[in-house]
Amino acid sequence: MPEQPSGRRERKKAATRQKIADTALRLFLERGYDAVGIRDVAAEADVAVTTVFAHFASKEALVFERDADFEQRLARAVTDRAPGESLVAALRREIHALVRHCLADDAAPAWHMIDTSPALREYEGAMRLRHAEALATALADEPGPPRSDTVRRAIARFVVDAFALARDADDPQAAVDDIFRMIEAAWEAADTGVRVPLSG
Amino acid sequence: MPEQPSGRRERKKAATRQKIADTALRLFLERGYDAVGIRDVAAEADVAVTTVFAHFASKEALVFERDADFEQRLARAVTDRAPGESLVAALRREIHALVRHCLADDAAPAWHMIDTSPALREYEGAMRLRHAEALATALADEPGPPRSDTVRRAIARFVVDAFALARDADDPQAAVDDIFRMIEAAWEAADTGVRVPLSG
DNA sequence: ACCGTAACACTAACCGTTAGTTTAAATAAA
DNA sequence: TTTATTTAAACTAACGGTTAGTGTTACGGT
Repeated sequence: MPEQPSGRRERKKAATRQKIADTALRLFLERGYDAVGIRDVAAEADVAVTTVFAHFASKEALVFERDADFEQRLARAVTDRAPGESLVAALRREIHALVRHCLADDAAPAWHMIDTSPALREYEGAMRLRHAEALATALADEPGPPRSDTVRRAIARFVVDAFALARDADDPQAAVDDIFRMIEAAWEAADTGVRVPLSG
Repeated sequence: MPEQPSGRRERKKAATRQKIADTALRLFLERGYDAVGIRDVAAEADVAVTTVFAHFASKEALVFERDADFEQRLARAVTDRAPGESLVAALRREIHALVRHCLADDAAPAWHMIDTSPALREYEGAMRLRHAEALATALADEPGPPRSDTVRRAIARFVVDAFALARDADDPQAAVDDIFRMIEAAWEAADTGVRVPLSG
């Protein structure tokens, strides 16, 4: 049981993983996602095909290596927000930041690739659903009137929807504001006239 | 150019398609989705593997054969509603009906299979996104204050989210009502204080 | 120095999916 | 009817992502 995981093994493993991810992204951007096979990636990174899948669950996962913290960022935007800030405001701020981040010049080519590949879009959608579930869980610890599980999961979905739609919009930042105006109204409406769930 | 496509060819083709779909669903329910290969389906239906893919775009599509009208039902709920009925009310009624439909005794086993298979859940998610886009398009012809493309697509997503979440909830019908209370508020909030898009 | 184990290589396959080609039946044209 | 055109479907072979099985090596704790 390595208390301090600072061994040579871990470093080599991390290096291998990094090399695979970098090589994959480079090849994908150079030749196109569909034109590059896993066997190509493995050969170029000088590892075995099985090693690629030892580090990444699927070909698509290679693309989203860099945005692995999306889920944590959403949850922390809720839990670590300033005392005065409202829940919805904190989420809007975070979505603004995330949209800005993936529209930055260095990330833009990768996102263009994602947008033009059906396989990657589908994978991203499934990813966002998982993120929404994590956000819904984080919402459970919120103060205020108790909200049902359904309401929390709905709000969480709306938030990730906002991210997806804003990326497509002509004016992404304005789109975030438009959608969050709706989310705020939805969040407030969830309070009024709701029966609290019978059990719990 | 056959004006009346009532030839023997079309009938045989439809019969083959039906036989494949029926056989596939039966095998999937009997042995489990992952335990049945396309080659099994083809053999049992007494057709070639290529014939299966001539009728269905993917293995997952075999499962959703019966719910192919989901997209049209959403769009028609909007366009064909009674003159007095509000947009949101019409959508809520349709989602209620759709949830009830897929919770009926004969459809329940298939939906349980979908819920327990990651591949099928992912496919369904991508499907619903397409349906949301279609609904957003149908929303463009609505009377009332002009709403931006972003607002329409957001509402459309919220609606299909309602369907997905209600299916998971303990009390599906109540969940639909809870979420639509939020959607209604969101829809109304989209009017207030919005700048109309600059072009158009 | 020793041994357990984690990381990786290699082979060979499985499965969904597609391309290319061919057969045969239904329909249209002669 | 006979011929020609169309088209559903068969067959063969492969491609590409993914996994199982099996070693081999090098690190790390003792």
